[in-house]
Amino acid sequence: MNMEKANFSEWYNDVIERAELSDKRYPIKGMNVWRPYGLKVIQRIDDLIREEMERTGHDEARFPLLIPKTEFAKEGEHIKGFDSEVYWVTHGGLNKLDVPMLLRPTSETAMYPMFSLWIRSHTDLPLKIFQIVNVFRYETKMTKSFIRVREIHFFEAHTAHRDLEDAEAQIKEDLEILRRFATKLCIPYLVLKRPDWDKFAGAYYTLGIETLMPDGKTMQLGSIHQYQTNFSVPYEIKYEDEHGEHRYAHQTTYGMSERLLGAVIGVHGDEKGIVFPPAIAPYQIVIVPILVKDKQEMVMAEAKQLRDKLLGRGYRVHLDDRDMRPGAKYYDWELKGVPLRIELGPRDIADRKVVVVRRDTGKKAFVKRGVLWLHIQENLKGIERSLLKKAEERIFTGITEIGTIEEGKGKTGILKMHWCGAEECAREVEVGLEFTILGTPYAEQRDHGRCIHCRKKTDTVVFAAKTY
RNA sequence: GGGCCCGUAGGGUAGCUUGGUCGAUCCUUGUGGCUUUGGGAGCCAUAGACUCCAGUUCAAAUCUGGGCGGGCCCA
Repeated sequence: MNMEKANFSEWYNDVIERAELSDKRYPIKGMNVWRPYGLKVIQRIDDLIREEMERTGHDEARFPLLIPKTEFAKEGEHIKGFDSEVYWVTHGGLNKLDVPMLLRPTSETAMYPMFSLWIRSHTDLPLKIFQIVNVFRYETKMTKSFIRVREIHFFEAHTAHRDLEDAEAQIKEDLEILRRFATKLCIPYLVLKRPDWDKFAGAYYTLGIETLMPDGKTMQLGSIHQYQTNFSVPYEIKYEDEHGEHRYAHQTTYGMSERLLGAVIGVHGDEKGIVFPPAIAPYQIVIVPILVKDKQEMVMAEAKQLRDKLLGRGYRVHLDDRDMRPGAKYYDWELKGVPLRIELGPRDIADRKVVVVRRDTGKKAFVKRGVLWLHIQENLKGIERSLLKKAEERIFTGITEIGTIEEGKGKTGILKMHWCGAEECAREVEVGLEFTILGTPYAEQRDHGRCIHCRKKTDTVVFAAKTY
């Protein structure tokens, strides 16, 4: 397989199909079938999100798929941002519905009428709810597995707070969740505050979470929004404070999707296929028995014993007992990204050892059974560390600082530049370089310079890239 | 949303220009069997396709139009 930048797209489509993650032959565009192996991975990712939500006091809920048009229409900016990409349900059986319903493109308008009923007192706040469901967006025709789909596997956390300060603290917590979570996925990222013209429909401000794909384009992995009272006013989410005053809640949201999986595949993959970080690999270890004539039963019995011991230690293990040559199995599991492979044959059994092979480096180790547990533990950790380190190096070397638009011409990856904050100057950059302005770093930083276009003095830097 | 390209077994393809030679090529895959297993084994037998609809024509995989699906570029 070819991992060259020019062929990344081909490699990506090919690897997803061959590793049996997803099948895009379902006859509706942008709605792909999750095959069992792919579903295992996304469920692992969901589990990691649930762990983080649990840790930070969010409760899981589930809201209906259908939203009445009347609720959807309450917030003006929101509906403007989405109405060109919603699927409508207009009939119930043969009867035309008086109030059409839509398939949720995101769940603000499903949740907030209920929030309005649930929140009455300041003691009901903060309210921290999340759900992991499918949402539907009639996206641009250029769909791509996990990256641009019309049925989206979506995580969305929605919070309500007594004031802006508490809502801002929530966003800090979201960033901490992101840091822990991305470390397990071994995905480096940038958090950028979107320019005003590019924020989420209805948001006060939007933070985009960006990573860099091997073809030099950035991909948005998720977003965090500060709504202030933009939704609580139309949806009447009010509470009574300690003094008997009625106040509107301040709200935030945090959303991510199966793009996380797309990023893992793209960022870590190599010419052999996928490389899964141990935290999300459906199987962390695969055992390939070497079945030589006359010793098959003995080897299988040993292999099963080893599998059970590993399962007992909490690893996700698969014993590959298919009737194939070992070499064919090696290729298959390398394609599917299993972090560690254990080979077990008659010679190993005689020597009380096994062969352990790392997916990321391909390095083979002959490991005595006595130290096997330690070896596995250390190597799974080692894979996680080295995947993250390699990916970080690539994203940082992918950032180029430029002083003039001219300087950016022909560059790939992420461009960093000073910017005065005027939309006009940003547009000049977008048109001149055919890049998209991603936004300014969320973390405050003072960095004196001059605007790339109008040359005005400024402390603000902005990032731009070609995007997914 | 605008533009360009594409659609032949599960996957990849030949054939399409110039309609008839197609009862459709090759590789891979599936199934049954024999044999083998420390990096994609081999042999025998067998299965499987012209995206859909309409049109042109004596005749359509091949030409025309549309639908559906796919890929890429631009917004």
